[in-house]
Amino acid sequence: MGTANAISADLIAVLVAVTAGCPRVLTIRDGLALPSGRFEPGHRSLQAGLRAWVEQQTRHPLGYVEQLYTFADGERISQAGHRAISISYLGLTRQGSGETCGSAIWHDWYRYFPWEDHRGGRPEMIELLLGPRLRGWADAPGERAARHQRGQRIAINFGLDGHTWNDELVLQRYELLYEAGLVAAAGKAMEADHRRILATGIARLRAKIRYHPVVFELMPPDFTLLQLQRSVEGIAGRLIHKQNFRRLIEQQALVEETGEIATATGGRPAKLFRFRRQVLDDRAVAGAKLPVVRA
Amino acid sequence: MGTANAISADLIAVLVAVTAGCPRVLTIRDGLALPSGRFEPGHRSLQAGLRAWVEQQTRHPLGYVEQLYTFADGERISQAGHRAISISYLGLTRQGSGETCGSAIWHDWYRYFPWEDHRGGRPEMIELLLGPRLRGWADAPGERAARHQRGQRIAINFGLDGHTWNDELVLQRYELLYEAGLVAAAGKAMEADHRRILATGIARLRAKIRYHPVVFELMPPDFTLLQLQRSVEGIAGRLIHKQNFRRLIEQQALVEETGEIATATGGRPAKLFRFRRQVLDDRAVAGAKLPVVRA
DNA sequence: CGTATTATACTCTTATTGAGCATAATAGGA
DNA sequence: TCCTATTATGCTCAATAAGAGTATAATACG
Repeated sequence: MGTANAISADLIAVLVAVTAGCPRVLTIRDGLALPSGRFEPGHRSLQAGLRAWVEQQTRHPLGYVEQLYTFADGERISQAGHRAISISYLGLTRQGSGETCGSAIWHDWYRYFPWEDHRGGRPEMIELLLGPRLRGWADAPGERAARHQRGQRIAINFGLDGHTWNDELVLQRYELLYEAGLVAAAGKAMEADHRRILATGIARLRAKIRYHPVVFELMPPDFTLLQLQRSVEGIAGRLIHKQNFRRLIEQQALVEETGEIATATGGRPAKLFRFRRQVLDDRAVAGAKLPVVRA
Repeated sequence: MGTANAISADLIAVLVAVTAGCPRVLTIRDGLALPSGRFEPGHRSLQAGLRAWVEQQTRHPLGYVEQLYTFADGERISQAGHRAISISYLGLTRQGSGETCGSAIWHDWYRYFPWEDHRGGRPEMIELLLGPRLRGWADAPGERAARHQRGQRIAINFGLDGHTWNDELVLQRYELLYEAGLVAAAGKAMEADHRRILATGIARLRAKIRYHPVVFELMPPDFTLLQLQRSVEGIAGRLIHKQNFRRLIEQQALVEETGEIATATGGRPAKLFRFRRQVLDDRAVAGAKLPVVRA
């Protein structure tokens, strides 16, 4: 156990908040990196280490923290000598009043993945920019089988040729673009593997909101059902049928009325609701799914 | 970056195989520990490190590897000085002919979690042993609210008081028994956190077989539908309606007939099937769910 | 008072899923 | 040979969940 075996561990956070239906991620260095800090022997645990420095970046407590993935550098970037392990986390918080301390800035996550936002229909950039260049990449190999396989992957991941768009394949799409050498062609860049880690976080959150009531970690205490819906839509990157959304929320008793009415935002005033924290006990980790269509 | 900051990383494997519908896990030291090895700078990646020593334990290739969880020791066991990080993996393999090299032994995983096997109905030990002792633990606190909360947790996790059994709550149940000081009361023990890691692996696998065709990593090349069903049942720890199982497998085109017939095992001979490897391309990571009831 | 906008209540159709019945094909004994 | 046990396989039915649309209620604003 000399220094030859010595390694270090970095904690990297994908910290998410949603403002007015817009999902944001906390970044540093002008949006080029995710906040991260070294794990030190003084930290009680990995999560404690993460929380320790996250509180230096934002005043809000992390409502929910979940581990994403651990990897050693050199899995992509070969490097001599000292090895570093990166442990990434997904954290959910409310973007309240006092934040953006120092150089930390909240960025719309679709700035990094513009092709992931289908709320206004399929983004044009898929047909106009990515599609053609992906097809070029798919036609490159000499063997017919390899070409076909690439074509298939593209169709499935990007919902082409009769396939439907699957909003959970964020990471797979990023990997595909990476292999095709296209990640620089669209969306804002990040240092090292950070953009890939962000993709992992988005994918995880999109998958999670379907069967676990985590959206509420991102909501203010009181909210209307439309605000809730907009948050889910922002995360999923697609629109939801309003009436069905309400049906599901209500029949699962995820929320209760506060008794108050929202000051109208342009139409009939809406009832205000709050999350029934008890459901976290009730269903334990299981159940409690949100809509977000399936096919 | 003196030695003060130095940490080490261990790779721990939950290596699973299924024989005749019986799920097994590879263990060392007489079933007391999961195989694990130190991550070394020479390893190309964490997974490469894992594969490197797993091949010293079993001749079979890992068909499927998935990261489980990373934690620092001291999250449970406080320790002075040098810190170690543990990165655990779930690996699936086929238990073929040449294995159990050295001290490695395959053990039925229900030996460690006997309350998890509901294939023959709810295990008696829940009513007779765990139930009463859990209730004793639930009645201990002074405050009424705490007692109620504990009672709720027990009911939900163990499917009592009208709640249905949820086979995915393996880890939650283990944690509950741990808090109640009952893990020594039932099931075989393991060193350090290994039993908890195993619980994590079982939970992950049970969740995964529902929407991802990973069972096939555990099957021989050719198999009957009943053999496949028995494997799923073994993993899930519960029985499945046979006809519905076949319906789902077939309508999803997960398998294709080999054209051969199994030498009868007691009744009408069954067709042999093989996994359609192409579905792994087709659906990418998504879709392809197995049954295993829900409520 | 009409229009735009959002809220909320129902209805209808289609899949999916849990459960069961019925029949087919084999082995083994009476 | 026939009866029984056992597994395979095909099909129906009812209950639920999910996608999609229609209709009506409240508000603000001109």
